[in-house]
Amino acid sequence: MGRGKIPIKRIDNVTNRQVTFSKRRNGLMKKARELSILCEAEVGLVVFSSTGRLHEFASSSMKSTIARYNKAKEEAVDLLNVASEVKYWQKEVTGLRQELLDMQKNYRMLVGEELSGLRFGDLQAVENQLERSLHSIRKKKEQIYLGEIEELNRQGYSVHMENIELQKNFFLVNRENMELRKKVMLKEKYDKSNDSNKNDREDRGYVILHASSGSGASGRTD
Amino acid sequence: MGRGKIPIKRIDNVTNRQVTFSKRRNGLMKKARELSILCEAEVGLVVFSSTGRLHEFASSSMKSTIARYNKAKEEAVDLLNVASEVKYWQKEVTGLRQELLDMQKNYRMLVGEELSGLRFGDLQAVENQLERSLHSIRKKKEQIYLGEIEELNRQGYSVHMENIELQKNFFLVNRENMELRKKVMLKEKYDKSNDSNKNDREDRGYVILHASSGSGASGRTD
DNA sequence: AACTATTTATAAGA
DNA sequence: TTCTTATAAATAGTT
Repeated sequence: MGRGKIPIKRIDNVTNRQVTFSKRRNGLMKKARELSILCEAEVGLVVFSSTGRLHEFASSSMKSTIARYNKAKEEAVDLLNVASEVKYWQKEVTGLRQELLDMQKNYRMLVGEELSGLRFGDLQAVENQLERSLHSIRKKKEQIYLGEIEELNRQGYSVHMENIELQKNFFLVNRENMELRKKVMLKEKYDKSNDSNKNDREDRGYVILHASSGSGASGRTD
Repeated sequence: MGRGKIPIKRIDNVTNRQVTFSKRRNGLMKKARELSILCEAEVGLVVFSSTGRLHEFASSSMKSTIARYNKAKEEAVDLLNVASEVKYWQKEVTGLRQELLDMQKNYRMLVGEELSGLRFGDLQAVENQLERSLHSIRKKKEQIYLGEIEELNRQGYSVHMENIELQKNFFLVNRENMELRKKVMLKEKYDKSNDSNKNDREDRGYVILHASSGSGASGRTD
């Protein structure tokens, strides 16, 4: 189509070739666009000149056209899939990192390194875990500890009971004391009225009770 | 270029459109090929018909042409780079999985679940580790226990002191009681000798002391 | 880059 | 579909 027919083979003359490239490239682009419009086709055209310059036409977008092409070709290497593959692995890494951190935390707790922020309840949980592994040792020690506390409680209670008993006895004796004193006083009075010169006066120094005192052992914490 | 000129817009007639698509598609391919040959260009052409059928032309290979296109576009998502990125994340995942497995193994060993494959030396190491763990955990528990014990001791001591005070008072009152009784007896004896028909005998029921009793809280462990 | 003679592509009809 | 063909469009060679 021109002044003369040319064979379809490489054009040797450089200038000629470049001019022809420019003309035909434009024609190709135009026809590609016309095809896409006339026939509702999705067209993607990529042309690299011999000098390496890129020219392209895409009826929609080159990216999606290439994606569609790859999908059609069932080549699993399409960019979107690859991107999602990367995302998949990244998610996997994130999950594993978290899992590892949790594990390390548990481990450190179990190894007794990270106990600072723990309350008694947390300690109990860790201890339970350890209990399962180191049954015998801890159980024995625990028994000793608990036994000691129990013993103390028991002792405290018995002393408390003893206190109460003592107070009761004290009260009884004291009351008897009072009665005796009264009796003595009456006798002395009688003696004085009967025989007023004979009188033995002794200082007694008996103790005054602080009656409601012994309650120290009642307010237990357990 | 034909019997008549047609406007560049969608061809409504379906048959007409399909025929035109076929003709123009061939023409486009032919021209694409001619361009690539005549001008030594790298050409890639992708066409999807409105029915979804794929047609393509590539002067070399579509894959390499797309790769060159992506590289030229400086989209860092070129296949090789993406592939290496995927490889990177996969390596990361593998490493983390291994780390996690090791951790879990250690953990299970520590928790006493996976002791089957261990030799005596390994068991010894685990045992030592557990002992160290237990030590730090128990230390903390011990502090709590000791606090409790101390508190109990404090309370027990105060009750004990009170007990001693009560015993002292009891002793004093009791002594006074004895003296008073003695005095009463003397008086009664005197009265009896002086006036033998008048005699009041009363049963007193006073308490006999168990003198060295209240020592329960003295045998402390601290 | 414009021109134009000629080739090529293709729209419409069969 | 394919062939035909009149005609539009593309373009090789020239200016």
